[in-house]
Amino acid sequence: MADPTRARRLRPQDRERQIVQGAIAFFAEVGLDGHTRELARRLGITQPLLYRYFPSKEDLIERIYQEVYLRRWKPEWEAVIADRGLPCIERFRRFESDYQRVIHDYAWLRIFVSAGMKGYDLPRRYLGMVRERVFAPLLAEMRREYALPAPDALPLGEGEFELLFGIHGALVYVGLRGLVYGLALPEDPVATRAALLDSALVGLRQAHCAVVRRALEAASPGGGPPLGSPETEQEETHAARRPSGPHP
Amino acid sequence: MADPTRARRLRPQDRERQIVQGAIAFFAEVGLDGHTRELARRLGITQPLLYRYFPSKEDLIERIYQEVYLRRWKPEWEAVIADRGLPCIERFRRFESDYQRVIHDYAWLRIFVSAGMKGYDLPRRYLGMVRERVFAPLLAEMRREYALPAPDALPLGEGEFELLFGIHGALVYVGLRGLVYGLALPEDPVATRAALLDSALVGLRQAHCAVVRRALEAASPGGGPPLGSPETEQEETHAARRPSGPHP
DNA sequence: GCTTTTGTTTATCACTTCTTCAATTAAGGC
DNA sequence: GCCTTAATTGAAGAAGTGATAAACAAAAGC
Repeated sequence: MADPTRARRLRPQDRERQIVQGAIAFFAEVGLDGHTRELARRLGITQPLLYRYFPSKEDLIERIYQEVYLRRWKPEWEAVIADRGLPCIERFRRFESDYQRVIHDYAWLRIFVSAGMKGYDLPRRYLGMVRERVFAPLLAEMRREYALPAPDALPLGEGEFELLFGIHGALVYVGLRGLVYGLALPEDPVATRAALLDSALVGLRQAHCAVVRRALEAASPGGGPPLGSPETEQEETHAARRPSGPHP
Repeated sequence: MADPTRARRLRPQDRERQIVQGAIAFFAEVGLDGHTRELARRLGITQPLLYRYFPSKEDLIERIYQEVYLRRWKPEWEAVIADRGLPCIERFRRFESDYQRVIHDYAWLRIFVSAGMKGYDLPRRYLGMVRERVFAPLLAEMRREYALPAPDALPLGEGEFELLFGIHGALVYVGLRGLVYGLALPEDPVATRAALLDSALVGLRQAHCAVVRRALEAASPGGGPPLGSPETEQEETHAARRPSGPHP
């Protein structure tokens, strides 16, 4: 016994977990095109055994999605956004701090990217969730906190989402550089992201007000009093000054 | 004649270009694991013909690297960083404006990501180039402009690079979301990035000074006068405001 | 016209892909 | 101990992989 060439007989539940965990690590490393034979080899089992537990490779991948993405989504992320005991900036900071710690993960990032490359809609759906469940409510709260029109008066604009996605992207990029592009990771990624977040959040309120103000002016030119209590914002002058980009 | 099932006979030079361009589009779409047979089919030629022009799939991919990445690198990017006629913030803005326009490209981004996933060192080398040829000189210039110690007195720190990579990443992420993750692209990505850049650049000087100050304190605790002339900071940043277009 | 040159294809090799199914072997209940 | 149950494997199928070599066919030179 203890035939090293033969897999130990496991309870299905254990074997399944072993396969799922192994598959996560494997597909993260080689991408979702990874071959089931190689996966089986790494698990120390034969390839047909995989098909005993998952009817097809695609089913196994679907299971990975649930394990890595859906199961790791925390409802508290949505809760902290709604917490009016905190300024919006602070809510955003807390969300990103924890969210980024969750996704700063070899498997999370690489399978996400691989799925994107293969045209699977996981990344689209997942980021749609971030947008709708976190960013949209947060922008509504920011509108409120900054005395800007509510979303039902002036719908949330692309530019507002881009502000949040911009900060978000800067943080994600820390992990991408290390875990996808193969550069050296910062010594302390958490601290690196915290510093980035700090310096990005400083200008967020002002930028948000400026974006909304522009949207308002576009909607009804020349009307209304200044918004977002500009007199308390010292840097207001330049963000709004530049007449947008190369064009519309 | 005009047998639609048979490839028109081309001059080798033309055929090669056709193959390279087709391969770029093809591998961008399906990733570098794409199959040579499918590539040939899309080109309307037979698969062995590919091997007449490129000894192996890997050689073809190497050629793609040169075409998509090395050939599109602009020496002027390094030049603008050195241009002391402009404030550093403005140099950075111009670099990123143009650089991002170049890499905001289906093939550029997707092949880059695919290469990263497959563990090829193109992304590592390429971003190393950005770091050494653009970010390092820029940080040195920023040190000078902000009256901070020169890099030979205090070596450039990880945290300083992270500031630039943070802004860089926020801009790259605009393209990633659309071209890799499959979300809708912003209506005007150039304008979106310009707005992001504006709001990110506002705090850059201050953040840079803070990072360097911390590094200094870590090196020799308790010493020296405050740095970065904080009292003159605010006005100076945008004094030389963006004169016209993305570059000379 | 014919021959030479060379761009292109047909046919094929050795190997790998995902998947299936009957045979094998280990564990649990009696 | 034996018997039942089910976890695991061996063997194989149909299709697809990168790569090769010889055959074909369209231009170019004379």
